[in-house]
Amino acid sequence: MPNYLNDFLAPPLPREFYARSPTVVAQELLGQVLVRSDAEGTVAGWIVETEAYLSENDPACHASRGRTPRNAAMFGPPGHAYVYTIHARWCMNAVTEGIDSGSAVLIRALEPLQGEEQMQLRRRTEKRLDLTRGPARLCEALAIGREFNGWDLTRGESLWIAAGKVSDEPISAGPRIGISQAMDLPLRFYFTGNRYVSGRRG
DNA sequence: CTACCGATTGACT
DNA sequence: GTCAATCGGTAGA
Repeated sequence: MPNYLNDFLAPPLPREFYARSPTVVAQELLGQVLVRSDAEGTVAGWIVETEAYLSENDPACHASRGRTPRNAAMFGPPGHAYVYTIHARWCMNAVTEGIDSGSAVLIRALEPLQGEEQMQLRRRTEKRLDLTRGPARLCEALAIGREFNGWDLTRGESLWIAAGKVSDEPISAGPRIGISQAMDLPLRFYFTGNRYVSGRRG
């Protein structure tokens, strides 16, 4: 596996990166690096799976029935985090497009790059495949909770996304996982064959 | 206030 | 493969 460690010194992705359609951002986030830094050290992973949630004609999007206290971050600036709970677990998105768009990209899986010991402690398992494979698992491994809802991911503090190496990994697309509406839209993107992609078959 | 439910996960057959 | 624990958000009485 390539050595990505020096890449953490790369600046965070700029706001313009996020100020585009969620479908484009979701695909271009593949191969970037999600970084979490705190007093316990720096933990990071390579983004290998994402899902786009659209501002228009997407009943599966949390913003589709209007603004509520829960989804308010989705109507804020691009490049900020939208962190929500589902089944008593946290999941993280990056907000896309512009103010009031109500669109975002869900980070669904990472391949661990740094800080595996810290991830193991937080996840209470030593199994590498279980550390960051799934949207709630990666949030637990990176200690991402409600305090990061609305967090500016372009500041490069505590939680941000840094540029990864240019990758020519093939990308697959398919229906999003876990939704009961708009299942016909191929808005889930992942590196084909990567073992850290979520789903019951891995 | 109550009732319902979900962009999930882990345990189990 | 199946199943349910879990709990904050949301809508409605």
